[in-house]
Amino acid sequence: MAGPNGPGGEALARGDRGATSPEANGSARSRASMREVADLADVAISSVSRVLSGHPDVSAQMRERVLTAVARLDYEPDFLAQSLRRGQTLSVGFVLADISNPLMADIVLGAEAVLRSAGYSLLLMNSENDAGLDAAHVRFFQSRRVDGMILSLASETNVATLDTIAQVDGPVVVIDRELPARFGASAAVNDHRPGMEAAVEHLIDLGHRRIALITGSTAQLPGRERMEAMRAVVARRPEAVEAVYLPGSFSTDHGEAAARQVLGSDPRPTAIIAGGNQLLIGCLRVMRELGLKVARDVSLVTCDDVPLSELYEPPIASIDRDTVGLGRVAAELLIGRLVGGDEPRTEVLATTFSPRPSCAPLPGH
Amino acid sequence: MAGPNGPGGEALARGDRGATSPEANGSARSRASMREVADLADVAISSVSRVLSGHPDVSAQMRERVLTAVARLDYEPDFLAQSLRRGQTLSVGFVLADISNPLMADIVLGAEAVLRSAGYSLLLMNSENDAGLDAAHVRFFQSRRVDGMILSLASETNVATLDTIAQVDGPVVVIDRELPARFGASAAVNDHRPGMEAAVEHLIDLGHRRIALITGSTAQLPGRERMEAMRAVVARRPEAVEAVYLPGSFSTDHGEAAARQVLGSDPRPTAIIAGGNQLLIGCLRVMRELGLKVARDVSLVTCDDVPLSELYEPPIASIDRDTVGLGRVAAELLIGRLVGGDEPRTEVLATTFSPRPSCAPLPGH
DNA sequence: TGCCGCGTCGGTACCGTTTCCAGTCTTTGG
DNA sequence: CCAAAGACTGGAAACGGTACCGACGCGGCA
Repeated sequence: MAGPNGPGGEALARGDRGATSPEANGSARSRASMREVADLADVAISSVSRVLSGHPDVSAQMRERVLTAVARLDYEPDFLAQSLRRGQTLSVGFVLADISNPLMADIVLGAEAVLRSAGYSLLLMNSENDAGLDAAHVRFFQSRRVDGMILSLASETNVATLDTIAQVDGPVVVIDRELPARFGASAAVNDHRPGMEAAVEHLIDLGHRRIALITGSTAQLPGRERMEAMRAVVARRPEAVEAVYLPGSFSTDHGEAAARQVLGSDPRPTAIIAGGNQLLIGCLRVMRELGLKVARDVSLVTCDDVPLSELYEPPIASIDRDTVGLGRVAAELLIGRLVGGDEPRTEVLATTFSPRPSCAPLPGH
Repeated sequence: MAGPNGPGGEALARGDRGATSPEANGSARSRASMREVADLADVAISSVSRVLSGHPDVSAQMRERVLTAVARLDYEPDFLAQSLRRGQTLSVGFVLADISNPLMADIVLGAEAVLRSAGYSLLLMNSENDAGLDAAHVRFFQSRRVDGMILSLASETNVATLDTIAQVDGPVVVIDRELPARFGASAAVNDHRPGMEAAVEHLIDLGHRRIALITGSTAQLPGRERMEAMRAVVARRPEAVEAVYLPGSFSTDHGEAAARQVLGSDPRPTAIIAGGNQLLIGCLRVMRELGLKVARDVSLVTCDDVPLSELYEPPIASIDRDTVGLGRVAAELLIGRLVGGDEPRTEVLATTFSPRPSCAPLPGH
């Protein structure tokens, strides 16, 4: 456990004393404190505070004097001191598994807009899909006294992470994850089933009978739910569909490995569903390497619409959701608990399937 | 000048709670303070502080007592109070123009890794390409007392932003932007010229004589430098090359608009250089809409390698740079000034051109 | 005239740490 | 044996604000 001392703490060289050094020359442009404003305006500190915080008990004359002093000194209140005293920081921490995923970026975008308009600001930490960092970041935010947290965890099952979350004392909102009720967390989740079910139905309708699902970790809701949905469809359809499931992680590496494995098997599946944009990338790399063409050789569906799926030739069918909206909803859930005193609850957003030419009918259909 | 109250200040709805409500129910286990640790261990607060900060003047017995009390109470120091007292927050603010741009995400990734390993953490704010938000975010970080800032500004020329930056008192590092020396900012920039020059030379070598450059705002270094580089090549080559420049913004919208304009002209250019991944997207949309095929109808070069350019059919030539490295260098520059007392300086990273099949030779070459 | 209430303002006790300073208790050197 | 030097420790003053509380002046009312 790294000591609380940061790097190079020795150079403090205070000096202190002197309190009100009367001959403070003008060029010593250290930032002004409320104390200095009060001195300049020749009023009490408390009056300065009252003026600045809009307290009703201030005369017009007092306001005037204080404000001119504030302007003269270019005074800006110290958020740290305010937070310490008020017990709130007006900031929320956002832990996300992978910032370089454009999906995440959209979620952040949506969340930030809502939070900012409520007067809160966002602190972001990236855990690089490392469950250990999840916990560390949560603790960090905790010691930073954020008013609440939004979490997009790398793993829902890591006990260290869960222990840490259990001790958080502000409201917590998880994104596209589910936590046992005892954590008292709100959740903004997608229902991944309808989109996935429609996609699988579509492929079966086109005549596909061997379908592979390359997806992420089952330690995360999306991974689990997508597999379940595909299983459900396969089970209820009368056609004899052979399904291959390749869960792993939401990385291009897993996409490549799984695609290589499944496309090298004999007979190989006639359709692949990639459960995320990173997986799609790995998949396409392998297909190019093997000289396989989307639609002609293998039909393809991906999760989440990104420029690559839209502009690929042929365009790639995708299971879509409103990511910006997901972030927005998460932020609203948090704000509700922060200022409205709402109870924790779960908000579910739909997913839909958009067929595109990457799904081709099989001969005879 | 926005008042000291943050945005949406009216919704404060204090209400207060009964200040120190003594009968806080047992389960409300508010976090422990150093004071409580001291009481439990029956020592002075200052001793607790000494133990926790690794001060040499502590007996083994004292350390023992304090640490067990810390463990029993699950005590964690309050970063706010520490920061207030120490005068440093161990955090740096990062203002970026657009978080949903994967390039930015990589830059953040690189910066965050370096900062974290130096004990600093990253606060991120997104200005959505709005120069007004740039300034607001910088002010926000300033009042949050961050130790330093990394800025990827929406505009280098916005006076309000520049005024604000001039008043920042910690070290500032700008990314891929240039600021007048009087700001005393460090900079991590790319030299966009070599990559762009190679690309233009390559196209000319292939026989192209009408080349369009769709790029972003000239209020940012990359936009400016790319145009200059292309102008330079066109000027020095003996071939009569007709160049069309379409600066605008780094958005898909501008990409579409510019592509539509230039591809609708007669005669249309035989090659297009898109100065960013968002511009590429707009460009490809329009080409598909018009039924034009990359390479066959129009040769294409893009700036910054993304999955789309790699996996597109045909693969799209790109002007590359090390974005993660750019972030890393920026962070190192900042750390150097923070703990090493370095002087502001500018670090330049190269760009290179990677030809790909999207650039086709013209008949007769 | 005396009292009360109201509009204002100053004083001050915090928030949770860090750090300087001044002790106390040993230990050690002369 | 006594003084000085350590080794530890407790007390208290900051850091920059917020908010409660009490004081003050003054007009209105009985």
